Amino acid sequence: MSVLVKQAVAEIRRAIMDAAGVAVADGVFPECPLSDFVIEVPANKANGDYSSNAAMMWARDLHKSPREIASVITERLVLADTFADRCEVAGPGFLNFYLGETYGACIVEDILEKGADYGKSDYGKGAKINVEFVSANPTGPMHMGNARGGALGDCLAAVLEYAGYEVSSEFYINDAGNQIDKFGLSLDIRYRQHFLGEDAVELPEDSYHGEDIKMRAEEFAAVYGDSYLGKSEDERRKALVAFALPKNIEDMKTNMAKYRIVYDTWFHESVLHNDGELAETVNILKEKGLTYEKDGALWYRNSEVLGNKLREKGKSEDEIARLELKDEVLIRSNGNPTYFAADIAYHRNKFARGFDRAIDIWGADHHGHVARMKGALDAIGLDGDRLDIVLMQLVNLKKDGQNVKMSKRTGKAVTLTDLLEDIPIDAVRFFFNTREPGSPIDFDLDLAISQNSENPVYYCQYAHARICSIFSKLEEEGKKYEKSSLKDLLLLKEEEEKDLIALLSAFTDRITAAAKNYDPAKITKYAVEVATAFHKFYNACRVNTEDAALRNARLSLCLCVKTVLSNILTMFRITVPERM
RNA sequence: CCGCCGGUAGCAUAGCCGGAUAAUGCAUCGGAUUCCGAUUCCGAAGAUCGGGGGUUCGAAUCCCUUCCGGCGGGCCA
Repeated sequence: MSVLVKQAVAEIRRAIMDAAGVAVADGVFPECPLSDFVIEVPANKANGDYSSNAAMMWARDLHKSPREIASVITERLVLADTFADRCEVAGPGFLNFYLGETYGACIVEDILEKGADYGKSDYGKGAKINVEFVSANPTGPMHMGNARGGALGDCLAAVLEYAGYEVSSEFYINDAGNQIDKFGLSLDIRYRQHFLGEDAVELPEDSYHGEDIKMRAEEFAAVYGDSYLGKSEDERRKALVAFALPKNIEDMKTNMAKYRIVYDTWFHESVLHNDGELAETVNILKEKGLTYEKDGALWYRNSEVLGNKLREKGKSEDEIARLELKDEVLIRSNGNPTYFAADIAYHRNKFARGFDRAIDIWGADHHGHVARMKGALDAIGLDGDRLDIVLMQLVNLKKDGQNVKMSKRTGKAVTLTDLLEDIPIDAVRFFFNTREPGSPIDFDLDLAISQNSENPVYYCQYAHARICSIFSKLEEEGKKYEKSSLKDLLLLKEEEEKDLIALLSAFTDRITAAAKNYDPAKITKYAVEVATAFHKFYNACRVNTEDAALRNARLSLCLCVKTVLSNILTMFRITVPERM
């Protein structure tokens, strides 16, 4: 909360508690512990600026009806020296507080004073938090799901930073393991097909079929010719991977940069394999007796770990049995570690780097991996609850109102590269953050490409541009803006002005709510609300008046709106236009 | 079969750690605008919150049950 809002709420809370104390002293209330209550902005502004459910929460504690408690409180309420003017009992027993006129003026002053810092808070207390997102396989092009993950992850990181966390963003590059072998195999087949003809070498079902693989193989052929045809399969595949993988990774970095995502860390999975961390991690599990060998593979006792965890939570044996928990392979019988083993080592590495928390953004299709990942962290002696997984629903691509099916096998998909070329990045970044992560998104290509768009990002940008024009127009007329005194700001008392100020005062709160829920969509919604409230205000209240005091007061309010919109757009790395 | 996520107006969504008249955008219909820039604003209509039970002073929200949709249950990632 902004300092002022925090103060206003704290004052009200103290006044309520003091009144309850007096009631006890008067012998009206019995002496007993009282339940916690909330003070919040009511949905309907007719119910005051702030509302408390204290009387209802206390009904059971005091064995009295909520309305009776509420009236006892209001009779003893002392509101002098608070921002609140009066308090009314309403409905089933709400205590509704109405703030005095100076409050709004103070908010405006506060916003103008904080400027680009308005909205920031120390909610996160500087805790170090790692946000990992996209982490696409470097074996092929990125797709729409990665686009959503990118917009979500980058904006979530920004929100957390605004809320006072020390944030580090990260991309995990799966440049080792099974899929790299498959990558080498696929490249190899395309390479040989290039010289021997498509019919000469069969492309297995279980390989990457995409055009991108063909393209890389041909690039390789252009450089090395057929010189690798005679070499061993192993040597040829290694050379192909060594050639193609860095190019793919470079492409991902280019695309992310184009998408305005700049990672703090690009973490290579291969590091874990090469420096022994993976083996170390597996050894920890071994030493704890949580592994066994079967069929030549090394298994992790996942069912035991998760089963025990559930028992602690009081689940019955029946319930646990029904889950059919399974153990997991760490080291395959061919000696290669699984993705899961690498992932445990990776998260161990993250926490060893000093992060208090780690957030992973995963596609919802990975949800089955969540419990065992957290359990494994517990098992190696870290607290799995320090890892939060944000599951993101996938993107349904639409064209002409029809679903466009994406297939990894045939390699036919709309890639992130296509998307970034066709659609304004402002729109994409905003759009993918208009729904909460758990809600699926239909992405209509035609609509998005047609740019005239109903995309609300334009609505917010327009409001900002409009404010800029107001200032320049008035300046042309010789009515240059001058900072208002607190007294002049009291002139802002129209309904639309008060609504707008109240909304602007909620900014910091909205940021912390978005941070708490890991949901940047709360902020895009808020931005639209602010733009709407501004347009209403501008429609109802004339800014260009001859009354300089009123004019400057209204311009001050415009400046506040501009500040908030600009802060949001900047935070989300969306263009902040002065004209459109 | 088991599990995870979702089901709210014609469409798309918010509200979900219990609270006041269920909110917003699009679409539909009607209206407004002597300040910047009509990419604006106002109003109307539109919802048995998937169905059924339960807990409670109070349920879209919590519990149980059931139906529908998406996803997962690999020595894939």
